[in-house]
Amino acid sequence: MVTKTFIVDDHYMVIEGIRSLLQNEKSIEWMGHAMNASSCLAFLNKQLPDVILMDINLPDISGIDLCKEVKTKYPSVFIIGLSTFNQQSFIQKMMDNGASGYVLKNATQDEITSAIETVMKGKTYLSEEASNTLRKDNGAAIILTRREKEVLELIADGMTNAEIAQKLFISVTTVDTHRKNLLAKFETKNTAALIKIAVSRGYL
Amino acid sequence: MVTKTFIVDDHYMVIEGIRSLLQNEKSIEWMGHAMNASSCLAFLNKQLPDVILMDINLPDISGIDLCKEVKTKYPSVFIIGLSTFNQQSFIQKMMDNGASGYVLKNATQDEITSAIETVMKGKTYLSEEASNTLRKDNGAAIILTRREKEVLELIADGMTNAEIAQKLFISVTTVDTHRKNLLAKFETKNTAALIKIAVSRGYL
DNA sequence: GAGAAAATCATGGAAAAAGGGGAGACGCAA
DNA sequence: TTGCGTCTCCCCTTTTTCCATGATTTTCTC
Repeated sequence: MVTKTFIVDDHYMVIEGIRSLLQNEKSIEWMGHAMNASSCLAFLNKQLPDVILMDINLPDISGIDLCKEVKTKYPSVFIIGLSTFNQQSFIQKMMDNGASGYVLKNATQDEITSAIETVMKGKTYLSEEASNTLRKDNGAAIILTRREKEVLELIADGMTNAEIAQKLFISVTTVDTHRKNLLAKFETKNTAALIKIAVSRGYL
Repeated sequence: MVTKTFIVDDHYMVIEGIRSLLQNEKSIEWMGHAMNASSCLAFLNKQLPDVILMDINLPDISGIDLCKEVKTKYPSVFIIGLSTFNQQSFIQKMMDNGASGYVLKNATQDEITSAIETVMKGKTYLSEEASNTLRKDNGAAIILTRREKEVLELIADGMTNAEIAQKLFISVTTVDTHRKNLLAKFETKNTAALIKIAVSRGYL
């Protein structure tokens, strides 16, 4: 059986690289590529692949959102996330949105073909590095409240508690409380570390 | 005349993509690839290409540093920077360290071949997007000293001035001075904004 | 409608960072 | 040799953050 494969990535070289890698695989049929989310959706309107390799960083919508949309419209398609970044929050989000696998862009030919084979069986494929990352902070996903997110963003913009209080029409002490909760949730002991971790995990 | 070309990139797909793209070019001879800086240097010990396509993000040393090293040891080699990120600071540093060109990873086949041809003539090639970024004077390249980089990283790790001073065997007031200079260079007024901008521009 | 979670506000004190100065020592390059 | 940049150090003041502790109201959820 032949697996029809499609790729969405805004990097020409990556597309070409994968095409070249999969060229010799008789079990894989190359359906083509899209370089952004909208042309991907346009393509899916006409033809339906079995597997989509999907980059996380796209010019129009993020791959994470695209993944959700595609999975909603075409639940039968298997999606494999594709990214340079081995970051817990991205992988997690991608999987939450219905992806069946996650492969890094430094993957070998074997990794890609086995990823495609695995997800075609309905199983989940995570590249070793990706699953290590997921294991590391095993599900310790930090959940922020609406207010905490707002405050976090304003902190990152360089505003002081007093300025944030004014902006949100709340007391300075309240902002201080939110700030303390943020430090506690991220298990950091000061603003510098808080912002760094928040950025690296995709909260900013 | 045939241009001997070598590539350093830790992403297998990118290597494969470029190899595939350049395969049909008769004027270009593919010498091979390295996936990190040290094996690149090991290769150069034995053979010398005309052009090296060099990724900025490498596992061991940054491409920026590798560029400097290669150019010092082998001034005759032309180096073309290669990156996903269209970020002014990176491009600037790469060019400062002796690169002859800069191409983004979403480049087309034509772009790559013409980049190689251009630098072989001793000229500079910047992909359109890259040169646009350079033209924009809004992101005046922030150049950090060795010490400032160290201090910045330790700040981002959540250390206080006192802790940093102890770690670097310098006075707290000195750390404070570096910190003030960092705030001034990044034009930020507190740690939060400093870290956010530093991360987003790739200094962390 | 009860209970949980979130958002709000407060006091008071310790620690750290920010802002403003000034200044000497060193190396490197024009 | 004379700058220039870097690294080093110090003073003082104000601002801001961090920490501990406690409490009330609003909002969501079962």
